[in-house]
Amino acid sequence: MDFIEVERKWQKKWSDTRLYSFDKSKVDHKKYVLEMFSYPSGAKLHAGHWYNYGPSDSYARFLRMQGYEVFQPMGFDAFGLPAENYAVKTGVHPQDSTLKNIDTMEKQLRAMGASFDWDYEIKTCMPDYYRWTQWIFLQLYRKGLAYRKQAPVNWCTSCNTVLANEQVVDGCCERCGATVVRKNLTQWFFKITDYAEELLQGLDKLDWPEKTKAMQRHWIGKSTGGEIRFACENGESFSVFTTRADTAYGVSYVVLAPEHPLVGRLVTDDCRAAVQAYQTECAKTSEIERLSTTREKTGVFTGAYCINPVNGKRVPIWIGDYVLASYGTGAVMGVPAHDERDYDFALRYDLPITRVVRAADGSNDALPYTQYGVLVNSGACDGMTSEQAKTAIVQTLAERGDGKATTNYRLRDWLISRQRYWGCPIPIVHCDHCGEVPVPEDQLPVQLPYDVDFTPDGKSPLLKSEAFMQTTCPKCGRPARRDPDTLDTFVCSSWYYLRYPDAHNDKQAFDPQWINRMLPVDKYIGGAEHACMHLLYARFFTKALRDLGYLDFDEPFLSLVHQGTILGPDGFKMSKSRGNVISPDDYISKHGSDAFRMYLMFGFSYIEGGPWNTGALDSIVKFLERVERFVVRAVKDKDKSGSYEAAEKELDYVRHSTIKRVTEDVQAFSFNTAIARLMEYVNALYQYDRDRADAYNGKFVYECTDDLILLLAPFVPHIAEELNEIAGNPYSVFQRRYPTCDETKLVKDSYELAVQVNSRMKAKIVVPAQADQAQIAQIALAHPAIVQAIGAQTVRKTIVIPKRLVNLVVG
RNA sequence: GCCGAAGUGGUGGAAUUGGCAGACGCGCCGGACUCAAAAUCCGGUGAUGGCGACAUCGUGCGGGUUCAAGUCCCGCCUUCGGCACCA
Repeated sequence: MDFIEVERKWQKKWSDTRLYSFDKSKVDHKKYVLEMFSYPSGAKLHAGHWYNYGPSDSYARFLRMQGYEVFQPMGFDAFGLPAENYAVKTGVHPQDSTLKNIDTMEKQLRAMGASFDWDYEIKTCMPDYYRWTQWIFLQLYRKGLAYRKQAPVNWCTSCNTVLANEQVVDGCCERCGATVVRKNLTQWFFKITDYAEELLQGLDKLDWPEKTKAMQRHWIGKSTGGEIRFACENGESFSVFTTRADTAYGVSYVVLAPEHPLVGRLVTDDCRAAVQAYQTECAKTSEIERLSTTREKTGVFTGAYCINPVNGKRVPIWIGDYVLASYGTGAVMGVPAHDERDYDFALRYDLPITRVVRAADGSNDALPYTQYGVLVNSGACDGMTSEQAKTAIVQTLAERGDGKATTNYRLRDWLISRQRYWGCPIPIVHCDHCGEVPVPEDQLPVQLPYDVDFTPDGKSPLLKSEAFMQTTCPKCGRPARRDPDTLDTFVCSSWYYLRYPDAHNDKQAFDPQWINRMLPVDKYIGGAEHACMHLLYARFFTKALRDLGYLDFDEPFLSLVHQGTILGPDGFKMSKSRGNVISPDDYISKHGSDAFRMYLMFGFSYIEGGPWNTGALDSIVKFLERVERFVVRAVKDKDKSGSYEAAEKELDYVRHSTIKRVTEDVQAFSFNTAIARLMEYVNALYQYDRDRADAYNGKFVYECTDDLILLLAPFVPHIAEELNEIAGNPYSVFQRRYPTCDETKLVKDSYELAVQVNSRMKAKIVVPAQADQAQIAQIALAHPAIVQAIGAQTVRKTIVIPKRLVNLVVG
């Protein structure tokens, strides 16, 4: 069989007969199978794309053959920084390079033979898509979930431009090497923190990898504790957040973040110079650097003092860069006796250390002692346990207005504005008279202008396009300016799964009634690197749109699978700079996409991935040819009328156990073992053929072979379609049903089990299926090898595990 | 630094969750077919010792629990991911 030719033949037929076109009338039996869409970065598909799309397409085909109406769309996440960088370097407009890349990738995806329904294709950079991205932004804006505030960005002092984290290398600009500082800009945010608790709770009921759920939980980072208010001597006050209110009597200083608004007003004249120098230094330090554990904790004294509300003690106010303005209240209380960081800080700056907790059981409680225990040196709270004191102290403070019990989340609001060109424009107009005015929905989309100078020079590229910027205020009609920023591309990818089923709707982002029937996604497949960002943002969008009345479900992706990563042959991530990138093209043009896909499924554990190894590809080609030979032979000998019941029964057993195990394995995305089972089945067919040359039952073998074709179809779609034709079946194999296991064929009247003596393997016995434990033991004891192994010793204990083994403990 | 995952023959990887370690492949060795080679088909293949039946060892290292440990517990080592002092 010419695999290449066969591919061409069936791809044409599939396309001509619209085989994979989704039938909307069967929505009640739908399965929405979604692979994370691609970023059109390079011109060609790499091994990773194949690894994502090939096996998951096999999964979709499997569901299709089980009778589900499968919805499997494809599209492109087309806005983003790489295209813009490429443009800056080469002068090719991002739109041109992106559309060209999409074109190539689309062709390749079609050539893969995946059963995507291209009628629902999405490109996020096209106005018919981003119009609705803007619409969603406006819905969130109306609900108060989009707002502006000052936030720091990475700023290159030489290029005068904002840098993404990935463009900052060792605190310097990757382009010019100049120092990067943090600078405040007014930025748009989505208030994802409003949903922190629900995002956390919702994880419990999702069929997602535990690892991913754990990562999201950690990212959301809920901690319960209290806020304690410290009054300053200048009359102002600030609060700290703590999970250890029980240690409040041990406070010997407080530390504010260097950016804390109070610092300027608190600092005394003699400390001002040192504080300002420290603040300047901090602005140069990236957040990642600041948070490095290997750095020594530093700080400076502000000269000011405040009062610890629990005991009235006067404590010094410091600033330190290990305190982050963005977490909690931007201020912490320093309890060196019971916190390691505080302990280090106190030692370094010679601050007092007061113990207020002892181990309850008198065990070693050397300082810093960070466990819970029993309070000492804590006034009225002495003798309480940490747990009791936490509540008691917060409560007492709350009654006096000096504190409250609170829950704090690590999760921060989502910064969505980018000072970039290649993104979705923000549909807001800034009017001198009316302020922020949303663009009316009937004026969407706000088109991204093509002709824009996007060389980085300190301004948002759109700011330089007067044609874009100049507009009139939708409210008062006076001249006004558009928002010059674009949206983070994660915004575009946070709702694409909602657009797919209604991809060509030009009246709405989606028809809610229809979407509520199509969603949630039944199986979502993509890389683990999106565990926290994309997957959390998409969940947030779903919940927000639900609260806006558009959706009637809470979670977008019921079940999630992460595929592993295919590494280079050297075991490292494939990268151009390392020169270990494997291009699938050569393999595919030689052996075809089916063999390549099956190799990817067989040679790796799908969820693990691993380094590329070529050898196994040839073995898959050999296997497929072996299958073909058998099918041709079985068709030819269809009418041979021999019969040998025992051999047929045995083959039937293998046949049905294969059906059962392949089905289970595919459902678990364990493709490598599924294919191993198929190989075993083929081996069994050959063995039958060999042993039964004299009594060959042509009809029976033909039926077994037909099942083989069906079983193989999801893995090698083109070849199976051809074999289906060779076997004389009507088109298409994908309109036939996947075989189901007949459990009665799996009933055996006897089975083999292992016999151990003192846990060492000594013999194998065959026992009747209905034998009880005593009978099994009896058969085991009668076996000559067992008799010999036991010898004169006494059997002290007999362990019988039906279907597994017998262990005789002797001595 | 913390969290998570992993570590199994020459090699990719299996192992129903505590029950015959190495399924299925690759590679290698041998046989059949062939004038020959390729292809194909068949058989063998963890290590050590032994002519042999067999014995001993063996899932990163060291301990432990158990009739039984790749799997569970304790302590390490290495690799890969993720997170960044979270008050």
